[in-house]
Amino acid sequence: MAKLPKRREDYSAWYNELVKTADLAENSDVRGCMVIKPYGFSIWEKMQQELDKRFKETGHSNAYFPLFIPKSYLSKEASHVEGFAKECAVVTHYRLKNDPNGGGVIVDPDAKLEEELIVRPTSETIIWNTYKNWIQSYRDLPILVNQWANVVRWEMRTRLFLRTTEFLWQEGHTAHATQAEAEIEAKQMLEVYADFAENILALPVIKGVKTTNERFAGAIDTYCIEAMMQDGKALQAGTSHFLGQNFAKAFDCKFTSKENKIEFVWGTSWGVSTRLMGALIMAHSDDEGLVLPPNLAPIQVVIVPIYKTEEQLNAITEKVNIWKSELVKKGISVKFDSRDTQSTGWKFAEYELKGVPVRVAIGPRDLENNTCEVARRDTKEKTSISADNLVHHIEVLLPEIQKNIFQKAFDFRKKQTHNVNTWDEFKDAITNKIGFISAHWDGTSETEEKIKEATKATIRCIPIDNIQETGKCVFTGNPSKERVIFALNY
RNA sequence: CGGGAAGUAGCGUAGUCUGGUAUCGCGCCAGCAUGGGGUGCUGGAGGUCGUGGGUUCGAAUCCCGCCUUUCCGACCA
Repeated sequence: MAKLPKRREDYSAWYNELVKTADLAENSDVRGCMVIKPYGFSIWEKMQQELDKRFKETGHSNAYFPLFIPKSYLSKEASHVEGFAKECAVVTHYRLKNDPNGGGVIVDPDAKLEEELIVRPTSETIIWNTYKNWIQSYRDLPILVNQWANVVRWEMRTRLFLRTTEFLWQEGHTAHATQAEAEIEAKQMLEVYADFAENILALPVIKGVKTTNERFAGAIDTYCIEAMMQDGKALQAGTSHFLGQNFAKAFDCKFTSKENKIEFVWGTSWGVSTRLMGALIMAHSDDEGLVLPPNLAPIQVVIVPIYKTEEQLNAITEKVNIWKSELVKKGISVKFDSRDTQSTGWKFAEYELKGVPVRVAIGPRDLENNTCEVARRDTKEKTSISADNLVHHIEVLLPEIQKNIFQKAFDFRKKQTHNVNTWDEFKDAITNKIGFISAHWDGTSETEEKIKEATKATIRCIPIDNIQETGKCVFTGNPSKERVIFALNY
């Protein structure tokens, strides 16, 4: 198997190769679309499970809305259409026929759709058009719905997981009777995402609000969680939007309040996508391959036997079976890889590449001494422990690995977050350092644009729990009351 | 969508300038040895040279179109 490129030498190539060699995904024959392979998908499924559990706990139900959206719906909300029109796939016909000239199948010109359909880039429009029919009274509210779906955004430049033409995600869409309730919902889901990111993905995130420039097309406020990758670039890992009454107005979605007044419904939407796979990879993995946090690893522990004879394997298997059943009882996923088609060293390298958090090796010498060798993926430490103690050891070790992976990412982010106060310092940081820049900003889109033009850095977010401190905008010198996070981003 | 680079066996590549159907490594298959970090030796299988046209007696090689990947821009979760 080919060695991975080194992160330091070519971060981009390292990422691309890792995604493929670790069996996560590959390019398909359709431009910009990927095949998510079984191992990659099993990680995505773990993400889904954890998120879905949290959505249910916060009162949401899953539903499903169509893939196709009538073209006219998109244009009902002005800024929404502006944001998405340029990247929509459009269905114009519903039938093929044999080419009379013998060139295979062609689009049947007689099967033109009266109204063209777009493939959803997101579902606000069709959902609000549906909600309109569901809501008459304040008694019908709130509606708390989520859907797991695929969406299509016709991107010019794609990368596996980070930006693909078709991607998988969840989109929550809620409807509320009051502004306050909708705002609380949007913030609540941001908290859910942050909790998931930090505790499951082991990914430290900054919770923040987007500037006007970066806001979702159609939202009043866009909240986000931003994470730092190992190359110092920012990656938006999740967003939650307070939509105000924008979509309700666009789709005439009204209700009668307790006070017998007719009012527009307040809305939110929130989503995370398969992009999280990219975040996971780029935040933790190393030159040997994937590093998966235990809470997300499809296989948490792999046991590799070392043996020559059948008797040895039998003796090992007997021991391993006891371990396995005890570990499974504790909810730990274990794989015993006793294949004799691959060598021991090959297996070691393979499970490192795939990011399995803990590897246990047991051979004849261990059988004699009643020991086994435990290796952790995050630190590559190997220790020999008593075989009787293995189950307990792993039980303690997994959370420790989880914590360590988070801490490592946290320390890195801290080290690579630079407080700057002058434009010279800003330019120096953006060219000579990597990471986040925390700086004062005068609050105008104009300044943000100019900084972007000069440095390519954009405001990733205004942190929610920001310390209020007076200062001067790093670009214009105008007064500012808090620092914002600038960075290059994915 | 604009500019650069690339596409040869499952993967990575040589050959392209100077036209004569293809090199090497990994992987795959068989056998023997090996087995506590990608094991060694021997033998073997596997190729519409991305694709469609053109030039030529003859094209991986020269010319044109298209597709895909990649990097840089514009756009974006």
